[in-house]
Amino acid sequence: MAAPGHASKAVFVPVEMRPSQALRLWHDVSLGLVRDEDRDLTARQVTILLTVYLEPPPHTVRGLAAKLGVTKPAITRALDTLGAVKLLDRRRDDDDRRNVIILRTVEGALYVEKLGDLIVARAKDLPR
Amino acid sequence: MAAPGHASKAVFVPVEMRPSQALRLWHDVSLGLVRDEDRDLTARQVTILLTVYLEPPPHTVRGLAAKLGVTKPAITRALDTLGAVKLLDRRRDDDDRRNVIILRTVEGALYVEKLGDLIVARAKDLPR
DNA sequence: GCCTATCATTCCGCTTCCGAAATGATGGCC
DNA sequence: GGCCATCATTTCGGAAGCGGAATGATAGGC
Repeated sequence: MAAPGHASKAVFVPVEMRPSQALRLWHDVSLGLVRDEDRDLTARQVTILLTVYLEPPPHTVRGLAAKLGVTKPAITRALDTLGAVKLLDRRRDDDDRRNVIILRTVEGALYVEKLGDLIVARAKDLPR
Repeated sequence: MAAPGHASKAVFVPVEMRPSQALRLWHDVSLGLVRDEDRDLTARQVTILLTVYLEPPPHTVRGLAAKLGVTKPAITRALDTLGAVKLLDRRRDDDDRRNVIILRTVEGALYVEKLGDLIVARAKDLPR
């Protein structure tokens, strides 16, 4: 059986799914997030979080605002929230002190890792 | 099970992905949602919406509250919002008039379908 | 040194969401 | 019919998000 789960060999699998599977996956993961967290992140917050953890640094408020298509205050507020729960950190850029560099944290990395595992697990359980 | 995708002979479509792909997918879809909608749905709202469209009726406030692990007022409020944008509707249950049955709408079905297509498209574009 | 452009943040009024408690309507049992 | 259980909703005070405008800090051209 070619169930490659943790298999040591790299599994190059094209990720294909039917719309019904996609929706079921989105539902199952969203439900997991809603259920196990008191306070859940907004779509913006999760997008910012994943951007910072998936794309190469440096990340700035301005860059994120442009990417998400929202205003800079919206980014600042989201960073306030994400910073308060330690999922992200930020620091002045020493090269250009007008900039603020958004930084990853250990807690944030763990959260993102957990989310990735959750999605993978739910994807695995999808009906074919 | 005629999987109506493009893949003619893809009967077995195991949805497997690596955590990095899963996170990239979640990011890409979230970004799409953040970018193209002024007003975006909360995790609760999207979970309710998908539950109603994916799982067999009837759906009640109480049932949804239990499933999501939140209070009934939270469900009522989410239904107010989703109803205002026509993604869901609700009606008194004539058999037991204490109950409220949550109903699908044409607009909601279109929205859900669009979401499914978005996820599938983003999944297809994932790096392998 | 000034002036202006460019950062991020704070302020403003407004809307939305939250949980808990109170309310209103209905059903079921005796 | 009376009483209690069970629905969903409304109310309440508080927290958080929003866009737009104003503010403060820094950089760079001159």
